Amino acid sequence: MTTMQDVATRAGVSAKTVSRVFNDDPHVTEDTRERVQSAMRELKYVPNMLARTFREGKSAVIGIAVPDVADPFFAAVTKGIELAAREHDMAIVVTSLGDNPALEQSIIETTVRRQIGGLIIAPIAADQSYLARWQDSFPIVFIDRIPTKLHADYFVEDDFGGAFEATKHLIAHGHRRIAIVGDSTEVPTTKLRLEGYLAALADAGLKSEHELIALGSRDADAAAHVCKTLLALPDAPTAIFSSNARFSTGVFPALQALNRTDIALISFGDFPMADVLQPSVSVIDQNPRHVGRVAAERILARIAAPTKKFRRKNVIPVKLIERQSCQGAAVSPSQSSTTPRSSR
Amino acid sequence: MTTMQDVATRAGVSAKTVSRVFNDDPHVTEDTRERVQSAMRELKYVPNMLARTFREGKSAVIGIAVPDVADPFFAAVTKGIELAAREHDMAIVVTSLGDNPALEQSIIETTVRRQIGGLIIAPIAADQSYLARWQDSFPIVFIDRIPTKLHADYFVEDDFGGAFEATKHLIAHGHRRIAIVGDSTEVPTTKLRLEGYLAALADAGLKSEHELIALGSRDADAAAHVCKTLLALPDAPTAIFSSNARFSTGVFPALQALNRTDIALISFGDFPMADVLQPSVSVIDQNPRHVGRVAAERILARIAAPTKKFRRKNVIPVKLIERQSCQGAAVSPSQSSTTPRSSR
DNA sequence: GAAACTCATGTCATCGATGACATGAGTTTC
DNA sequence: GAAACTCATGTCATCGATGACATGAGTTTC
Repeated sequence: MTTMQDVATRAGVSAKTVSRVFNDDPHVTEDTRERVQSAMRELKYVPNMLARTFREGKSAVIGIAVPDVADPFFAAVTKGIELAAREHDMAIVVTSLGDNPALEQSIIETTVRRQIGGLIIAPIAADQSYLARWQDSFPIVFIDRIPTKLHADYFVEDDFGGAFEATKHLIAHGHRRIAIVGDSTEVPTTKLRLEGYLAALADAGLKSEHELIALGSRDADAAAHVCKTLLALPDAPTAIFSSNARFSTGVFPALQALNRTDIALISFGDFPMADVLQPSVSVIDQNPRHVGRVAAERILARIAAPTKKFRRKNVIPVKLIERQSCQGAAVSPSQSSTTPRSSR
Repeated sequence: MTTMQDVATRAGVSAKTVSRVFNDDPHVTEDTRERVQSAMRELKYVPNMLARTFREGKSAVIGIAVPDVADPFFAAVTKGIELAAREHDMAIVVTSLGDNPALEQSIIETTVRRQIGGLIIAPIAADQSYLARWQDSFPIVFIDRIPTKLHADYFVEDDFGGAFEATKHLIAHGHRRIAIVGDSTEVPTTKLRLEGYLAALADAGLKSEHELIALGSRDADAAAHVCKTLLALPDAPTAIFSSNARFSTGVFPALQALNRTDIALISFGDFPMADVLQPSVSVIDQNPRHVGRVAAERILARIAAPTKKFRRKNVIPVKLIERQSCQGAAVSPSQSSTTPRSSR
């Protein structure tokens, strides 16, 4: 690999002059500049960014830690971060945390050891105090869930408000027995979404029923199974609020397999092809790309102005996208079967 | 940030001894070792990986360059790479190339300047000769498309064979007018998939028809539009072979919007919820996670044994996943409307 | 003409960890 | 007892680029 010293030798100057030319320092004559540039071209010189970062003590990499890089939501977040980072000539280092909270710290420490310029994290554990030691070194921004035991920037979507709206939407369509399906309430986002659900019920003068609160699933398959249990109840729900898109991709197929697409469904979080399913699924859209962008912009802003004050706690509004899956419970199955349909 | 020298001062030894302790060098007494470890704990010492990488001249980062990190296929590939890399304590730097071939080189050069230990690339341009200069520095592995004007490792799926099988599948289901929808044939994968399609037609004694070869779309919306044009033909196709999952996510909604889910569809590449659509979509599955893993393993193998010989050209078999979308053309629309169906 | 200033170039220490080698004490071999 | 060996520890150069500062030639100011 060619170094500045190699270029310097060929151009008959010092390595420092090569550095000056490369970095557009004005203290170089035109003659010297051209001689050095010519040598760079001949040797196809490319700077060693590692040496540069090491010397400058500033890193041009943003670390991203999310539960799963392949999850559509987080893939979109990552894209949003990448685009913002690129505008500032920064790269992204990405890592998946998995779903075992006990591993969060060790995985994160593997990432931060690589001298990142900032960290964007969607946490999975209940305690982020281990990150306190790094806060002097680089900005840290939380997404998806707020930090626990750590004072840091965050951008989270309106879990409570979105769940409230989703449940109100179902109620407005005539549903009175509404189940909620999703993660354990130990997951902070699920807890807030449950609260929004309960608040909407209360607001409508409806009582919450214990057996309709079907939380605690770990994955899409478990959520599918929970659906089957719910629909087997003597007084089964007519509607399901799925508290997470990941579970929705289990709930929907389960309803379909049971030939129960008459059950209304609304998903917290959009997912691929939700608009093409039959019925197309109404969702509370989180706009993950935007989440990624604002998180990255905060990192960049803190790097650019270390002492400036920024609002730390940011709740991003979510948006109801109404599709077909929440039609009123008042419409009976036999009535809708007369609707013209193209055949398979 | 605490350095080894800080630890050394506290433990009353040299920085070199701290390094020995940290790296489990046996040439340290137990007494010294414990003294140093104690100092490390007290100072919460974390090594500067940048310094280490710089000194060692070996990087613990694999660069990944794909068209779009948010594309489900490439998100899954990335996951496969990440998991393999992590087993060797390597991180991943990820970048999206976009869809403008003219930008490939400059984007890649931004990535390789960061001293990566290897590069895995799904190229978008027609010429990768610009990467030749890097091949002495780190291993390069191509995925999805083979390299052009560069001799390098690649792992690509069986484009020809998969397309052949998809088209044969449609023919076996009675289809005689089969359209192919997708990218331009300037895209190498599309060219091979077209060849597979044409070979299957020829094998069945069918002539290919110019107006059924509907290639040249740039995105899902364009593919959707092409579908509409195809179905407006006097002698419209009864089946569509979508040459790319990305386009399938445009083709399917278009067919649905036209109430033409009677048109058979098979997609080269699976996509989220394809199995839950109505009709569920038959696909040629590429197993992206596996692609990512084998690519990463090649990088790791070349790092571990630089002079060892490995097969450079690797074509990964693909697999037909048969779902509902390719039912026979012999079943007339009016006949299948009597099939019992649950109502929306 | 001397002092002050400007400009272009170069020297050298630095970033933090580690490889190459030196060093001295203690032990073993002859 | 001298030479060879082993072990534990330390010194110092190195990785490649750049900040801090020095230096000398030329120009400007008084």
